[in-house]
Amino acid sequence: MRLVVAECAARYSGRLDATLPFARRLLLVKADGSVLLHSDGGSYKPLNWMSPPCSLHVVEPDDAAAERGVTSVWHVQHAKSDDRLEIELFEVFHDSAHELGVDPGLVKDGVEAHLQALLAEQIELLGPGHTLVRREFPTAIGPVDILARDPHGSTIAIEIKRRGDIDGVEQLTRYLELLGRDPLLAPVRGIFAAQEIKPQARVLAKDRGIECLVLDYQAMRGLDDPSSRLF
Amino acid sequence: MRLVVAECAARYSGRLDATLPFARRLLLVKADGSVLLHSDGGSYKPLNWMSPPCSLHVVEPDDAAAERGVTSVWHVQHAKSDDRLEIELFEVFHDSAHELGVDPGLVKDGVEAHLQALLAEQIELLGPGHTLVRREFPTAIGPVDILARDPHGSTIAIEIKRRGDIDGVEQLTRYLELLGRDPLLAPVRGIFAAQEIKPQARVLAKDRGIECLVLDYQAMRGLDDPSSRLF
DNA sequence: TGTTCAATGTCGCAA
DNA sequence: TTGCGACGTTGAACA
Repeated sequence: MRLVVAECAARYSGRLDATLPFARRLLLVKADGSVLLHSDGGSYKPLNWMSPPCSLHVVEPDDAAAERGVTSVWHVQHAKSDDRLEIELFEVFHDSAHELGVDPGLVKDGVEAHLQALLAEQIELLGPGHTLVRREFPTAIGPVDILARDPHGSTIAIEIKRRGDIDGVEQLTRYLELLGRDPLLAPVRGIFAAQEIKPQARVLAKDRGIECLVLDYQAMRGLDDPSSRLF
Repeated sequence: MRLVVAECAARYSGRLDATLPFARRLLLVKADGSVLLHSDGGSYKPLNWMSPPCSLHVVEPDDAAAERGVTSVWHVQHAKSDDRLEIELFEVFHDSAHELGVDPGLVKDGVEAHLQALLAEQIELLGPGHTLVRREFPTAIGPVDILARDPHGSTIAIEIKRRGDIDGVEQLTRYLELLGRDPLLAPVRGIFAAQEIKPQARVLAKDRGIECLVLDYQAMRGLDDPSSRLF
């Protein structure tokens, strides 16, 4: 990610044509080449932008532009459409680059949170004698949905999804690897719980020794005791 | 505008609940106090954000959080709703502030409206003897861009787009169906006019008996008589 | 100020 | 890939 604060002017041509007059702004270039032009107000929507996939080419200004004080011109071209964004840079006040790596992404709660609350209440769905340790058990790479113990006292980490896909198994695998290093918890078994588990996810889970549990949301809601819940 | 690059985790609570696991991200604080959390990919939409009006309070982490490596906690509270965003900062890699001033804002050119005005003036582009009935001819499902008559007196409905896509053909088709039911207008032919017409749109238009007309914006502007126009 | 409607909408899921 | 619907939609025009 590259951050540039500079005086600039821009022109977008694509689904519509628009111009952005000279002003001081933030130019944000993401790793995928996408560009965002932000002012110091408004909402999260940039004044102007180019979505990926696109390419950024920096060129020297022509004489007329240089005469006007342009120090650099950015051509941002969308890869699939003929959308293009042209940015003229004047004085540059800041320019820095940062390695961020891939982002695990936003986790929306909603039904998933509800499923988590219900399973925490009805932990005996795992089998008789199981006990809840806690929900949202914190780890360095994020909270584990549910931590529990089986009748023998062994630790169980549970990942809950509305739709059980391979991603969820991968996520649980990472948690299990981390938790398994903790001598207070090890050994840790994993349970992948979802309303629906995709065949691929089931195969992967089995391969990693992770148990699958299909949750019946309607039935769990039927058993729900609202008085024991916090929300 | 303040730019912070840091490892962070966040939790949003408001119209929905969502968590953002630990990762390195850009935190952007605008002059109005609004906060944007951006990863190094995706589109212009932040992973998480708080829109103005809102307030940002930076607090020290509690002992448990400090134990996990949290160095600072940001509480971002919306002024009018009970939306809140809580961000835990771990290691900070960059932190800078910049004065940007107010932005003049984006100016949209509105080429489509201009194309419509030009074609209404230069209705003979459809062929000799064509006459304009009116622009923005009202129907129950919205105004038709241009209604005209051919030399034989038959009605023509014209849909104008800058870039002619399937959507535009569909839109014109709906107008044609509606207008065709009006005994004062029927039969109604359709013309799909655009600076550029996508192959798919062209195929669909032909299939529906709709004529395609490619507009040369530069040439039309060259023929433009400003004295006869309303804007 | 509230309400309706378009958007360079974006995003996510199903077919 | 394509189509459809929801969105923490956002943003502007209009009553």
